[in-house]
Amino acid sequence: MNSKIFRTRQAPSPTGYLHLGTARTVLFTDLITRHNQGQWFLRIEDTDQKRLQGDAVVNLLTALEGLGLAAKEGVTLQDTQKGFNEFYNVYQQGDFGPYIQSERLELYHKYAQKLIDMRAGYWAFETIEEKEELKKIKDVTKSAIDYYKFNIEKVGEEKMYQSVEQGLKDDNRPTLRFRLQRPETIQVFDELLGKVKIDLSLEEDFTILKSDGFPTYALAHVVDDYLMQTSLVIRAQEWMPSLARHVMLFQTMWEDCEIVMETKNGKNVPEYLHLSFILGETGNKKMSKRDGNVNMQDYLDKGYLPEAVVNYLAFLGWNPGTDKELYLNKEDFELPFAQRLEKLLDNLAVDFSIDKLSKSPARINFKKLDWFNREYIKMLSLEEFIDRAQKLKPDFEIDSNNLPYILDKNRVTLLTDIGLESDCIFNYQKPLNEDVKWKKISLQESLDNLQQISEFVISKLDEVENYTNTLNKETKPLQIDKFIDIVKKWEDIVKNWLSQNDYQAGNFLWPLRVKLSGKVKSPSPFEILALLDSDQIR
RNA sequence: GGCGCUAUCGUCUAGUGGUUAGGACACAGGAUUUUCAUUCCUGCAACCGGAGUUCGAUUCUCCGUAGCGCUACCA
Repeated sequence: MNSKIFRTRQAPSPTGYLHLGTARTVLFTDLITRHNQGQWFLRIEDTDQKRLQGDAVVNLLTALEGLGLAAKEGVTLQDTQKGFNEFYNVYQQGDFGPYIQSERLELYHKYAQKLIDMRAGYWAFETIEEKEELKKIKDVTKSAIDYYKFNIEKVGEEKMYQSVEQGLKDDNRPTLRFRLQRPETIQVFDELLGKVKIDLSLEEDFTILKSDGFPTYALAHVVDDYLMQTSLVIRAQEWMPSLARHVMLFQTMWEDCEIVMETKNGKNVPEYLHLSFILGETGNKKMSKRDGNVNMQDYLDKGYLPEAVVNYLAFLGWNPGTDKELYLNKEDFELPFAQRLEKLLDNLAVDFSIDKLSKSPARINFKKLDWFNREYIKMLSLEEFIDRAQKLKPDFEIDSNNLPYILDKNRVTLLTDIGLESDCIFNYQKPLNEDVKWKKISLQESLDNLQQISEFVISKLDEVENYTNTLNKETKPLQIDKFIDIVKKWEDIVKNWLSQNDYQAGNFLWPLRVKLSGKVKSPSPFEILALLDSDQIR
């Protein structure tokens, strides 16, 4: 028994993009896997032929990779020279493939046949009308529909147990149902919820193979996760009600097979972990396309850092039980981007465990995400900040002197906000007189003060320039240090002058700042002075 | 309707059979004798209801209530 091997997986269906909730499930999967030193793989569940999209998988993998959550096994963007899927334009890697369910049809048919041979599966011939009729009866009698009995009476045993091959060719387009053995109740286990008793007396025989030959989730799940040796299934809580059915299918299907695992749910049945939902900002529904804001790529494109998104998402339904929230510090930002994300994941994984998971749904809170983003943008180097922002805003022009962007970096929430503050350097707009007025004094006084302090600043230009030149000799590539020194210099000079003359700071600094920036809300006057050439100031 | 899950500040959550029920975001106020911001400080704010067990329940049990999920040839 390989019970020591920790192996889990994520199996999204290709709906077109990476859903925020899926991203969190993948993140939790990765974290739990790291914590247990296991391996997880990515499988594509594309058994619903009604909603196939060619670019869906690439979109999914791209967004996942952007978060540092690319799978090491399964479907991949990397050219592995193996398992290329033309429809999705992706490759596969690993020993348990194929990892795309539409490529595994033969397997599903093989095991569907096994069920038929065991008399645990049978072809069902109800028409839509008949099914509706049966449901009406169910509402009245309040007992489960007996599909088995219905089909025995309608078509007889011979047709019900015809082979998979024959069944799929049958003109009546039957579906294959699993014949549920019904004990009164079955006890199943979830790693978070613990023991759950489920009453099976109202469960019905369920479809495992559709008439188009594709398996339903249940069959695909049970076949794949045994064959791929999944030891833990992590999925959303909406699956909880069908856990009993899946456990029973597992038990029946693999009863006589090599034991690859044994859990509280039985022989060859994996462990399960059902994660709570993520709620939208308003209302009590889980996040859906209708609320907007569910496409992970949109977040990345808007300028949320993957570092911030991952860190925030980790806290949606999990908490280490300590005060620690930022799992990356300033020093970590000296690492290259990819390594930094690895480090973040590793750091989180150390504290991450199933018993610290929350059972109740978590509501997304964008203000808190913003906070994480600001924190991490501040930790970014100026170069990386500009580089990453520019990738998101290709038409944003970068000046040869990068320093103005330091004004943005310290003040923006999103990467794409770049330009918000540096704008006052590049696109200076003369302020209105009324804006120059400081709230504690009159307009005239404000203008006079501005005149006075302007003259003083201009008189000091040479002194600061000399100072700058001395710095030039000493300062190395890091221009930021120089910038900070000059800001400090201006601050010293001006504040000295203010106190010598016994002037109130606000009376002079407000007009000066507004004049320099052209804006009511802006960086400090000293930062702007440090960035401008002497000529510009004059 | 049936079945299942859940329930602590506005939000994410910590926590305990006896605590001033803790932190973070948000919000409000103050300080940094320069605005917005940053930083720092302070404040505001919560155990769904009822019964039982107990000397004592937010914590344990039961019953409600509410929310959510499932009840497909979707996953």
